[in-house]
Amino acid sequence: MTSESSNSKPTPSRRESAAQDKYARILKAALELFAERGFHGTAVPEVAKRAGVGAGTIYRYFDNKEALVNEVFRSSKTKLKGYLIENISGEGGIRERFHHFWQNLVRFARDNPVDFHFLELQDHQPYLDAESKKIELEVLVPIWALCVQGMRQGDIKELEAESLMALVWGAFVGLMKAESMGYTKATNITLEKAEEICWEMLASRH
Amino acid sequence: MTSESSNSKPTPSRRESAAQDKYARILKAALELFAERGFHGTAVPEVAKRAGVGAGTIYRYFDNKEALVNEVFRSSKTKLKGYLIENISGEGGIRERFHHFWQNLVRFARDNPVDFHFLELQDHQPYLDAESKKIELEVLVPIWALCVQGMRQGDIKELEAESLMALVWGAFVGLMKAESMGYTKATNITLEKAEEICWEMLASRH
DNA sequence: CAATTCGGAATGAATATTCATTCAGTTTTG
DNA sequence: CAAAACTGAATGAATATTCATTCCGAATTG
Repeated sequence: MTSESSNSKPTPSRRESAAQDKYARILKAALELFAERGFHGTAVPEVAKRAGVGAGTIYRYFDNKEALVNEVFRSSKTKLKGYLIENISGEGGIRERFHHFWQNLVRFARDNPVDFHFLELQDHQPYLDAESKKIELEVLVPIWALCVQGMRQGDIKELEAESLMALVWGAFVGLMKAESMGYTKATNITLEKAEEICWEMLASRH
Repeated sequence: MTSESSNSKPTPSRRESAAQDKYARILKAALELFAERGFHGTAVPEVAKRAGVGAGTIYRYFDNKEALVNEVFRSSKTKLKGYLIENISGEGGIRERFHHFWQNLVRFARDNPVDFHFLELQDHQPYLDAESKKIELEVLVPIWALCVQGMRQGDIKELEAESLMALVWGAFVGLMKAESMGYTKATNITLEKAEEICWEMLASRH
């Protein structure tokens, strides 16, 4: 599409980095507003205003509003994917790997509350393009692998991996949502207990 | 739904029951569209069209679009509340009561998939009025009571009731969402296993 | 009972507003 | 100074809401 940057030229150049910056500011402003008011509830000129650019500038970087939201979505999902991949290597026992997974998830939600909110509290389906859907799946792969391996070793319950993942992920999201709605406070202690509780959802009884 | 007379008021009248019907049709159409495209993604005239009434008619029954969505929200939450209250009386063991709760939740989601989708897959906060928020809380009360009583008896883990509820509810929602996204199929078997798994989230270890 | 009148529910075209997108003019860059 | 980037007012399409008019059933009349 529109944006360039990492071309053949070895010159970053003031202009290019200013452009980089503008692109990032637009993306950030869009993320914040989409997270807060949803896709349809957010006006493009509002995004421009928050990003500190003219409305027209947005269209230099993104084809249209839908392309913008897809870029925001991919950016957040990719960030999430980065967190979830850490320390997930096949090494160590299943319980330990689950611990890493949980930690990563908590860390992502803590470090990027707006991204987390955006990703979880909306129905994205209607505007996601093919590439966005692809990334969506990629995020799930490592978790799925963990479930499947755990099952093979007999450490994890015999239930569709997809369902188990949905239960654990849903539980975490539920907790975070309850916090953002002011029903409860997700303290470190709470999250640690929640980890143990969620692990027990997966763990096969011995 | 057709019958009239039988009444208290001197004038039941064909006209009034037609109005009743229209109100219900508008509410139903609004629910369907809001569930599918969200509040901001739905145009009022579309609602009118689906309900088979003129656009102006909607404003005879609702002050504005926001009042309409609040009415839809209350209608769905009240329906949910009705399901969740069944068989929840303090009688019976905690596990049995949890079983009823789970069954009720499953039944609600099965009988009213659109309401369920509307209630869970949107961020309502921005437009909910005081009365809607009140109903939101009322729905949680019986579940909360179950958690608290279970804790007192030592059958349920010692963790903030609000957090436990959030975990269980979130897990269920996660499963349903995974199904609606085509990741898994929530068969009866899956749901039974999920019940047991979720119960174990609550149950204190012996 | 048929004919006539009447109230207000229902309508949907018209209005006012909002919003995505464009573009003519301005600023910045190299 | 030419080219590119940027701007925000202008545009037109979409949308929430209104309102002058129609329409329907029921009350009244003879």
